[in-house]
Parts: sequence; structure tokens; C-alpha cells
Amino acid sequence: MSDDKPLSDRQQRMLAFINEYVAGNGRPPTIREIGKAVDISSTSVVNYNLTKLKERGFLERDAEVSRGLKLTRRAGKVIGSVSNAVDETFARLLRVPLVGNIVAGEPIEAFEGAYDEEDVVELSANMLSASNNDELFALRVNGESMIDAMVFDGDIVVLKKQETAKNGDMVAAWVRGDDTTTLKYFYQEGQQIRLQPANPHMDPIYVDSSLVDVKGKVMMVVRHT
Amino acid sequence: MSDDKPLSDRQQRMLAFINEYVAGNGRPPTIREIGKAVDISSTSVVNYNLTKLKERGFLERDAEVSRGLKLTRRAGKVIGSVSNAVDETFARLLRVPLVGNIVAGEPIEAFEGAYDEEDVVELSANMLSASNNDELFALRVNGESMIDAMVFDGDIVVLKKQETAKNGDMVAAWVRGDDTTTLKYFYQEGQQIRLQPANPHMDPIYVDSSLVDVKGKVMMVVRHT
DNA sequence: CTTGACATCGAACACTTGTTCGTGATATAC
DNA sequence: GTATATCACGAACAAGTGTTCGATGTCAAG
Repeated sequence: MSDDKPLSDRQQRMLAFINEYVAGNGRPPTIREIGKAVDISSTSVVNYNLTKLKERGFLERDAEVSRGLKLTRRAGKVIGSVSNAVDETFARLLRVPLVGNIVAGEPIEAFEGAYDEEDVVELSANMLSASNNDELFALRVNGESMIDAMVFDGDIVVLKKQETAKNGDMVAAWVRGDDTTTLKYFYQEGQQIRLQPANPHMDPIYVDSSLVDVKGKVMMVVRHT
Repeated sequence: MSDDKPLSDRQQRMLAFINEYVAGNGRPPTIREIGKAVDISSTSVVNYNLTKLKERGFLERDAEVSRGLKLTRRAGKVIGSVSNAVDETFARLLRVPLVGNIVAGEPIEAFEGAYDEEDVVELSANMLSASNNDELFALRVNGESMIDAMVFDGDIVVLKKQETAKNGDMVAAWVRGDDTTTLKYFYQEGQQIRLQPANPHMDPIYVDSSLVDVKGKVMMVVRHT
């Protein structure tokens, strides 16, 4: 079933072209389009090679159907395997909902509820260390008041949803009494929590741990310019 | 351009069918296949509704091409949006080469040459305002010396390759004589160039314009935590 | 009632596209 | 040389397929 004879140059080019065409146009090419691309003048020759390719398991064909081609996984190995790389890349893509703004003087809004399908931040998983999706969400930073935390107005912070934090984590937290949302480094110190700004020139805040609601841990900060 | 009238039942079924068909067969359906699926006896009616759908931005058509259909992102909202969303997302994905490190005391390394195919940063185009690919590259910030520019050790900066800059741009530049690479705001002031740190507490640097090699403009900063 | 926009139908047309067939070139095996 | 398999060409056919057009029905506005 698996000849090891190398594919002819033509056949390789055909596979490459088909792959490329599908990626570019969202549909397979016609026999004549293949012929033109691979410099074959006769449709029958294209058809002939297509049949060969099919016999050797590089593609499937739907008879008597226009553009009835489909590359198999095996074909991917011969070529750069793009159309399949699409799936892989997509699989590694995280679509993080951008659930709202984070403003110093207000609680994080719309934390659970429905958010606009539109507002997602797409990140490649290779940028985060294999975190599972779902738990992630993003917030846009609004206002100057957060800038002590290494984060600036307009930045997007990607957070992992969690109610607790380890020392040294940068967290988004709601400070009751103070009624403020902040992005700071988290340190539990006895009954107190030290919220440490990233800026070393700024002083930390000490709050009783009962007054701090951790909303999530900052995983990433993205800034456009 | 964006009617809010709901789609007719037929049109919704058409979108759903097209989506399903593409997912199942790897190619778009023909007009007649759509007609059969949605129970329309006349090809012209299918064509008619297809045109409507196109006008409202739910799909694209390649005229006079068999199976010349492609669902748009917008269509995804109406239906489950799976099959084509993959391609669309992929198309909007930018793979930015991570060409090296940027260190204060050294020129930007490996600027042109071959870099490891592996090291790419994948960004969604929706995070950058429609920049063309190609021109983009990424650098990892090494060392503390850049932190005056709103950028910190370990950050990845995404740059657009360009040799000139406008006032106010944040650029990566090599300062000759000083032999330093910096990330600073760029201001041309007569014959001099002012390199302004983002941190307002820090003083700007003035350099003769002949000594500044602009390498690129900072488009985005990404920080993992 | 008349008008006009909208949606549908059926049919005809022309181009697209997969399939088939006769022919020939090339190379390897007998 | 002859045979056989492989690969290629061009032409022609039939079915697939997008496009166009006249006719009809519906419905709300005038």
C-alpha cells in the first residue's frame, strides 16, 4: 500500500499547488487550474497524475464532482503541510474574552456575564506556558491609576481567574473599603496582605486580608503603540 | 452598510448549510446543492439570495467560478462558525519572527540573516491595526537598561522595520559613538535627535542625527508573567 | 385600485469542468 | 527487435454549474 518510490517532480508540484490553492481560496482547484499551474497542457494528464496520486494515498477524489479533491494527511508530509498546520495553529490559539475595563476606582465590571462575542483577544498558546484556556480572560486598563504596576493606560492584561494568589504573583484585586481595583504584586504577610507596586519608588499598601478580593493572576500584558 | 434586519429563515439555513458543507467536504457547495438542501427549486433563487447575503457581508463570491463561495467572519456570528473561521483566523494571524535579543550595549543582532524558523511570535492581526506582515519582527529585551522606555527585562517588543521615524514614535535605535541600542521616543529637533525615555523622571538624550540608526518602530509590547 | 419593492419560479444559455479515447514517445525487460 | 508499462498530448463529449431573463405572486404604501 505504501510505495516508497519518490513522487515525480510534477506530482510534487501538483500536491504543493493544491495545498496552496486550498489555503488561499478556500476551495480545491479544478483540473485545468492545476494544469496551468504545473504547466501541463492536457487535462487528461492532470487527471492521470491525480489518479496516481490517489492510488498512492495522497489525496481523495469525488468522482464527477467539480473540485472534488481533498488532500490526505499523508500529502502533508511531502509538502510543507500548510492547510493542516492551520488546524494545529488554531488548536494552539487561545481566544481570550475581553470582558471589560479595569479602572482603579471601580470594581471589575461584567465579570461573569455575557460579553460581546466580538471582543476577544487572540493569543498564541506559545506565548503562555500551556495554560488551559477557559480560565483566562482579558481586561483593558483604563486610567492612569494603574501605572504603578508596570502597566499603563490602554494596555490589555490577560489574567487567569483565581481567588487566591501566591506571594510574588501580580494580581488584579478589589480592595474593599478602599473601593479600588488594583494591579499589584501580592504578598501575604500574616494577617495582612502587602500589595506591592512594581515601581520601586512607590510604597506598598498594607491591607487586612479579609478586605482583599483577588480576581485573577496576571499572566501577560500586551501593549499596542 | 450594516442592516440590522434579521436574515430570512432561508438565508440562515443557507449559511448554515454552506458552513456545514465546507466543513464536511472541504469545498464549498454549488448553487444547485444549496438549492436542494434548502429546498429551493430554482437556481436563480439561490443565486438571488446569495447575492443578498453577499451584499450584507456574510459571504464573498468569486464570479463565474464554480463553488466560488466563502463565508466571512460575519457569517460566523449567525451560525456556529467553525469551518471557515479556522481559515479566517489563520489568515489574520501574523507570524512574527523573533530575530534576537535587544541589549543596551550591543547592536541588534542577527538583523537580516537567517533565524530559527522556530522562534516566531504569533499574534492576531486584530491586535495590530492592519499592518502588513513581512515588515514586522520581534525582539526580546535583555537587561535592565531599557526599562526607562516603559519596557522591561524579558519583554518582547514587536517592531515594524523602518529606517526613519516620525516624532513621537517609539523606536529601536542604535546610537553610534555611544554604541548603545535603545528603545526610546523619537523627536527630531533640527540637526539633533532627542531620545526621550518614557519615564518622565529620566532625562532625554540628545544626539546628532547622523549618529542615530533607527531600526524599527515599536508596534507592540508583550510581557509574560 | 395601482404602484413598486421584494421574493420566487422555471427555463434557456453559455461557459466550466470531469471523463474518455486514440495516438505517440520513452524506457525497461524479454 | 518486440513487448509492455509508464507518461504525455490533444480533442471531443457530456454533465456540471453560474448567469440571465421573463413571468408570477405577495405585501405594504400611496
